[in-house]
Amino acid sequence: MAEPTTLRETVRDTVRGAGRSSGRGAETRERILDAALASFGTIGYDGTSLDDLAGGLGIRKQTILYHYVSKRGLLGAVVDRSAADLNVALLEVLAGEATDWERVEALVRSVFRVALEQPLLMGLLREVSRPGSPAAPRLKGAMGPLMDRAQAWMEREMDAGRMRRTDAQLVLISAYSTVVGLATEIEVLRAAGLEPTMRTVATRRRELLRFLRASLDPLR
Amino acid sequence: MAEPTTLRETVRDTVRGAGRSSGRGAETRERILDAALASFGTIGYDGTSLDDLAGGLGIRKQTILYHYVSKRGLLGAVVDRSAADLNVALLEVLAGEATDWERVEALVRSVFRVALEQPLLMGLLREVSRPGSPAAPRLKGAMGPLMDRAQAWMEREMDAGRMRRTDAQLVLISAYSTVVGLATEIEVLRAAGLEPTMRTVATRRRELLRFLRASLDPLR
DNA sequence: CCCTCTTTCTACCAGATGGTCAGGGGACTT
DNA sequence: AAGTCCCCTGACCATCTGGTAGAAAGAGGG
Repeated sequence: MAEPTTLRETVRDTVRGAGRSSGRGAETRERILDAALASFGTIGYDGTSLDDLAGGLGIRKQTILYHYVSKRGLLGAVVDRSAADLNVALLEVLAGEATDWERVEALVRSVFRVALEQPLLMGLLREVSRPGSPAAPRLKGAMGPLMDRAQAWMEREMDAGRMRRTDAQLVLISAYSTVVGLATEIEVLRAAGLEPTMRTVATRRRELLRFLRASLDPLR
Repeated sequence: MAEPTTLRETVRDTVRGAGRSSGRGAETRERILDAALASFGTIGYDGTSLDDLAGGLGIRKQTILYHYVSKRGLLGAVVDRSAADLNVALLEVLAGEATDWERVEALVRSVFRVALEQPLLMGLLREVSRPGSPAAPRLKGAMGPLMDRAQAWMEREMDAGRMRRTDAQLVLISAYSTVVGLATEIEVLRAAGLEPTMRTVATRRRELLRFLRASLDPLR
């Protein structure tokens, strides 16, 4: 894996992805991805039928298979694009000027913003980060580099004494699962008859930040 | 719904459940439930095939259907038994002598103990507390009464000034999703190549207790 | 010995699913 | 106008799905 030279380059590469993106069918491909994300993220991969998916889009199942070869291929494409969305959000923060603790806080806020704007994406993450999921390795491939970078950055900060020394990977995974858990929480709230409000999300965010501060801030 | 007279009675009722439990087929029924719990909790309801399930047990699919009528019926039975397990663990604490904050802490420890001993159960919870899950109402029916009781107790404590006044239901759901999120976290850890240790679980528990203390303890 | 109840099996089915194959039609090039 | 490429579709298929019908094999009681 060649390390990208600048953050901007990484953003561009991530945004484009590997698929052909020009041509008349590009819009169809995007619509398929949108619907697939919604379906995978709610009723799950196994619960999604290509026929239903196509029916909802007013196209035939064969069109989906033409663009994405197989159902697995479609899942892979959805995961890739979603991971790219997250990458963009995070890399924007990393390219910003915030430093030290401010940067951590900015990252958390950025992720929560994505979670609020695209709740479906959280559903997909939950679906994919599951024991038997066929896309688990794919997700690892798409998000892994960013995680590695974050971990490396944290360890550099620790070396410089600007962060308390702990297990960076453990903290990252903890934060990750908190965010994904948010999707579950919102669903449970809805099942309990409560319409989820900004308040629950804000509470979770505050809680996560408190945890991170307790783990990382050298002054406390 | 008739309110049970004593806690002990509730425990007994919950443990037994509604199914016939004597007879030669009882062992088979239990084995089926065990395997179904494992399968539903990992690869999910839709991902589970009755043929595979039976194959793993060395029996025919029709035997499963004989005992549990339909796939849905099987899921219902699994959810019921799992909820009963949780109920037993929690009611034991509620029948104990701990009071006030000690009781909250005992409850949390009890749930985490169950989560550690039966990780599959957490997987099932995650699977079931999902938007399209066919067993969501069932889970609500099985766990709802306990949640209501917990909520009522908390509100009584608040009235008596032994607990800080907050939205009891919100706190409960928050705690619930933290525990369920633990299942996700453990899986992600495993995917990242780290064998989950006691430490991660302990961290989560400490974190949850801190959150609860901040929300509920009137002295802080 | 027969009768009944329980448990498990074999045989079978209708429907749905993911996927293949060949073809049609539009747009752009030469 | 012919060729070529991209996009989409209808027809078809092998396989797997949950579920039904009926019978065999015991066990136990009369």
